[in-house]
Amino acid sequence: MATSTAAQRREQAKRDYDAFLDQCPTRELLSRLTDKWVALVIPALVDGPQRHGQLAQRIAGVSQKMLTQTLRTLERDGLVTRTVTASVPVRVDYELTPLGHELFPVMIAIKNWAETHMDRVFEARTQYDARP
Amino acid sequence: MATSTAAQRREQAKRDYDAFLDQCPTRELLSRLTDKWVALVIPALVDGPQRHGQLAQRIAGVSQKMLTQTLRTLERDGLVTRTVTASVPVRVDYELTPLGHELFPVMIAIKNWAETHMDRVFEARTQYDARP
DNA sequence: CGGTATCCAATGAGATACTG
DNA sequence: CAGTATCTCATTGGATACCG
Repeated sequence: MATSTAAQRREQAKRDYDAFLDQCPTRELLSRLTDKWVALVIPALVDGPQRHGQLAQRIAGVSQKMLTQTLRTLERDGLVTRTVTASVPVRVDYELTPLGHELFPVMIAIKNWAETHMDRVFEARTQYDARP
Repeated sequence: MATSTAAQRREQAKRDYDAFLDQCPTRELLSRLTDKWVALVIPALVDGPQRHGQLAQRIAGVSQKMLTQTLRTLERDGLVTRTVTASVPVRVDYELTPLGHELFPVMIAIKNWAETHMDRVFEARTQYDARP
């Protein structure tokens, strides 16, 4: 029998799941992907493994709690690996998995879109707020 | 003097704004773009104007309040237009602006990613939860 | 250094009822 | 039909202090 290819399975998945539907599990995944810090954490990891402290510096303003929490969720979802090196003090590295690398283009796109179109959004807001 | 092209201005904007920085206004825009219903509303509008009721049907499970609230924010940000036709009962149509159409590819990408990779995320979660 | 635990303020978001 | 107004509850996320 013919085994389905990975591409075929992905096609199948796209038919099975539909985020427009209520109670579809992709709704929950969608809300994970749009979590506050995900669009910054994934791009921050794209150039290779990063330590917790490095990430905290790179992503200015993130609290330790939220960074850890975000990384845990990403780890559970198979997007990031967490590697502990037993030393004193302990060293922890985070790295994108292959699945995480597949998510990267989507996340960098959203980040870039915001940076690129900020001005036009500002203009629109000014006009909207100036309405009678 | 040479006027800068739109492409050049976009390049400039990408240099000026950096969502990795705290207090950068793109942080706020990023959080708007990742609001719960935006990744569903934008794709739902891509094929042309839609009435409030149509959208509510298409995006199963959204409350009227959240739909209106999301559309208002998108309108203020210049991504959607709101057109009222005075009749009885009144008719309201929402439509993507050119800026909204520019955002569409990003939003559909995230929606598609979730639908396409749901299975792999599920597997990862199962493995993670089964750990000692 | 990295992580956990606790507490608490702010926001998000649903349900319901009412208006033009 | 579309929208507003409350009311209420759950979730988010930050600050702080403590542990390995």
